[in-house]
Amino acid sequence: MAAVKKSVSVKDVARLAGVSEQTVSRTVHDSPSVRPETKERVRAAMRELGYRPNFAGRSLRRGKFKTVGVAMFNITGTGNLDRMEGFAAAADKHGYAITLTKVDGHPYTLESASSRMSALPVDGMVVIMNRMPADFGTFEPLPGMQTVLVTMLEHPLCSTVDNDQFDCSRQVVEYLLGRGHKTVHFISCPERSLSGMRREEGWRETLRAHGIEPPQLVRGDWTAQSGYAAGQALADDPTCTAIYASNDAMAYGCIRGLESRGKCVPQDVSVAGVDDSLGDIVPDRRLTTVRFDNKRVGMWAVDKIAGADGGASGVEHMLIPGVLVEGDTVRDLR
Amino acid sequence: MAAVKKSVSVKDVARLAGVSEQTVSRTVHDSPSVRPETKERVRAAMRELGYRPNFAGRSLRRGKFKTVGVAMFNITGTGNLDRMEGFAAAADKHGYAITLTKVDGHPYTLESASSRMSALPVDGMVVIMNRMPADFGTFEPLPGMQTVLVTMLEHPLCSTVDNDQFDCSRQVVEYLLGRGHKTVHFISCPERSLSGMRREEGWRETLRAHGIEPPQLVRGDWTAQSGYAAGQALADDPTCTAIYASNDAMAYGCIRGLESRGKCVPQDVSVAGVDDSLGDIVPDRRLTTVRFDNKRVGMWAVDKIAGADGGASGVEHMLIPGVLVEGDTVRDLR
DNA sequence: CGACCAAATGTTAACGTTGCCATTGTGCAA
DNA sequence: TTGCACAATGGCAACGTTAACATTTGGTCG
Repeated sequence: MAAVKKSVSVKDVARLAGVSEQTVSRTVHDSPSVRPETKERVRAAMRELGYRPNFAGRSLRRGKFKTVGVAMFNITGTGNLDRMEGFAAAADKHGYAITLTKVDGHPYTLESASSRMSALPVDGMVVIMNRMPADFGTFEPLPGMQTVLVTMLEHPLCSTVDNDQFDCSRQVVEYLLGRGHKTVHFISCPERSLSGMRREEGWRETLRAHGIEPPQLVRGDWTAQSGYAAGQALADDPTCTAIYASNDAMAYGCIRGLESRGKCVPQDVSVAGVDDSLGDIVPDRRLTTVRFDNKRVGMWAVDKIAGADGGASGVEHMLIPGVLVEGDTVRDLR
Repeated sequence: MAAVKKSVSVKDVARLAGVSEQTVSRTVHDSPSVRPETKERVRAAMRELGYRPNFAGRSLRRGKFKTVGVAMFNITGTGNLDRMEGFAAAADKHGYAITLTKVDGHPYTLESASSRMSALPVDGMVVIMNRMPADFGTFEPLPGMQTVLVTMLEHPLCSTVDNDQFDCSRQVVEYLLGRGHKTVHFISCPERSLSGMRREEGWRETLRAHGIEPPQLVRGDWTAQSGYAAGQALADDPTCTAIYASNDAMAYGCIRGLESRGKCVPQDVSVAGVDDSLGDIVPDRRLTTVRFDNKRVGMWAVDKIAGADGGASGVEHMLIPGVLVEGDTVRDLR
């Protein structure tokens, strides 16, 4: 056995099988215009030589990579794993692959994500935005590179997709009002969070739409500790029968804070969260919360790019609603 | 302004700048043998035309993709996000990109991951194993495709890397014994989990190494509920002063179970977990646990491939130790 | 029996980049 | 002035694949 050749090409297979390179190519693509016995001979040669099609040659010829790039400023972040599941699932469906890139967030601009991607073998790109990039208003996607942003903000030149943060608050508030509560108190989050602010708007506007003036909110910082403090603070307020916390950690913290002041959940006070991030971690509660469909968000983004497949497709904006999950932390007062 | 050309190549830039294609290429790579003013002229032409180097042409010429493929049977899974952070960080360091692929787990074989990758533009691949593939013993990596498995099992032909599950149990048990506890009770996990079984071995063997016969273990199922039940069961055992749970959800459940039987943690019973997965979710406890360095696991895997960079590198096996994080759930009896 | 058609296969060229070698220009020592 | 070294640039070919067109073969029909 001679030394292993660097790489096996169609030429080698063609020679061994005694056919032309074109016939090998046709066999690879299972073209109907190759006789079955010829195909078999070619396949045998491919097996013997260990032939694998070369991606670079193929892409060069086709001018397509069948790959979607994903640019992230932070890999770690709630929901990113589910989003990736969505990316991968949609890519799979279209025969695409996903190329993942971490973008340095200094400066935090769409331009830096875009230029990072420009030299990679991708047909389109998805950018996961965690906060407001400095050039959001002025950014122009690379020509020929379909760009989808994962954000709730609408962009004039790029399609966008994200969870519907406003609607999730609407669902929670209406659910609580529907259970007979006269108002809904709110534990919010730091003001720099885009999605958190949107949740706050949803809470406020839904209450107003029902003719209720929103009570004073309690500002938290996403942690259970801040929820704990908020729960203690709200425990003595007789008008407070229902609390909506801007994430599950604060909601759970709030429950424990209420309990530390002798209040029972849900007998005395009802509590709901957003996130569905508690999972199996808490043994004694099934929190009423909103489950976001991050997988669908990811799928939508990749579908938009891989589905268009060359044919230009217009700019679209999509908000994916979450689903309210009933637990045992809300009391029905009716 | 004429219609946009499909794609701008060195040829177009060369024509506009009035130089040869080769000089354009040299400018792209910032070769010292091009006069500064020529470079500037070429760069101006590139800017004007919006030139971006074509990845396919480049890879075809070079025979390298500068990309590492990551094959996952399940995208969702504890620690995967941190691992990806590690993949991306190491890839970045070497100027590589990451291509992510979800592999259908039917059948659950390394072969299916390998063949999925074979047509993608990657120089090497990482497979994240969640359980035992059917062909683990017989699998041979593709020739020329360096393959790294993320698993605690050692493979004769592929390098492997994972968290050191045995060592984490050793750390916890010795920490508890060092605090004066006479023995350590254990809440285990379903028997099909490789890593869980290894944790169990670590617990058992470390106790024996200290001349202690391991007490009867309580089998859990990873959920806080099972930990809760285990806590209640162990509450009446007077010999039980320290409990080690195979993950944090069960540890927290166990604490709540003990409390439901009137036991206080850590005054009456000490509890430790593994995972560091509780994070900010629980307001009233800082659990003593082991934090795994999944980012380092990911970095090691990609370093192994991107670092070798063509030069063949031998098969290596790496276990990355976790770090014990002291919380407030363990009492010092000394 | 020749014309014609379809099926099966072959030939050529091009995708964009860059390594290798050739060529031209420039300054300096002999 | 000639010869020579070196800097700067150009020409050519090849990487592996496949679209488009060309050719061959075998068979059918008038």
